[in-house]
Amino acid sequence: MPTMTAAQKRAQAKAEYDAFLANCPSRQLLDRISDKWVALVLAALGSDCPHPDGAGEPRSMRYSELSRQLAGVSQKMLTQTLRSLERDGLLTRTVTPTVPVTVTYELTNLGLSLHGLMRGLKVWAETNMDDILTNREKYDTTGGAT
Amino acid sequence: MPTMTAAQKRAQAKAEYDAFLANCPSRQLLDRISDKWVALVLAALGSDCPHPDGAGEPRSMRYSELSRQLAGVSQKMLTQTLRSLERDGLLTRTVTPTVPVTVTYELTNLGLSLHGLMRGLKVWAETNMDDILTNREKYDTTGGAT
DNA sequence: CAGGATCCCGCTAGATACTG
DNA sequence: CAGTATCTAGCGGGATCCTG
Repeated sequence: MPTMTAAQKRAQAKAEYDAFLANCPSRQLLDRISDKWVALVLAALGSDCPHPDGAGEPRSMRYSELSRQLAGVSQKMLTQTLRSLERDGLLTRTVTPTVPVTVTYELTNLGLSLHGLMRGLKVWAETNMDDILTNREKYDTTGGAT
Repeated sequence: MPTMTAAQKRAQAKAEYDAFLANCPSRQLLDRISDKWVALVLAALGSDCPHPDGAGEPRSMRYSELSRQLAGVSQKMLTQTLRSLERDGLLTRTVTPTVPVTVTYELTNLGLSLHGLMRGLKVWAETNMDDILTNREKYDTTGGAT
């Protein structure tokens, strides 16, 4: 049926392009860090002083600590995020079989380096984001009417 | 009714946290660049040699050129992406009233600097992404079964 | 050629309830 | 305490049709 050949061609071209995108390392990285909670978990585990009592190893946090610090997160998303990060070797999950089971999370070197990268993003953002917001306002004011 | 006070408290806490997130510049930046097509438009406009014939100013591209180079994009998403980038002052939109109207897009300095940042991401990704993929496979193999 | 308007679908985040 | 399982609503995104 030559009727839909054109559509098929386009579908294939798109599929190939998608495959290209899927193979692009920067896209994979973006897909990873762009996740709302990934960024926050990284920040929580990589940042200093999540809790005031532990001065020695503050970057090791328990599940409930994380869920408290990240406030609005559902335990579904938190678990999901932690699992994917563990899967990628960005953090380690340690289960201690105490009476109520204890689970702690900690960044690996890879995770730490990613956290470092995120801070680079933060620097750029803090430097240029106000320019962007200004541009945005200007754009809305100028061309927004009617 | 004190019955739902707890729920209200949590809702408010979440709202505050969301507000905090919305104000965080790095989150805004992430929300911006994490967009699939934003990254690609930036790459297309910032990269060299999108088309082989124009050696002089390759970073100025027409709508149809972009839509061709980005393959799988729908014109809705392309337009939407371009508009938002223009709004943020990351690129300029130039309309030339020829017989069939001609529109060209070009990165601003801000857009170029963002593109530079993206290349930094790319470097990290290319350096570490294979480690991540290896970890991922290992994880799936080890803990995936039963 | 460049883009606006519209319909529609899939995915995913979130809430809820249950378990070891 | 630290999850898992299920259901649902919301919305991002694609396909299609139409205009200047």
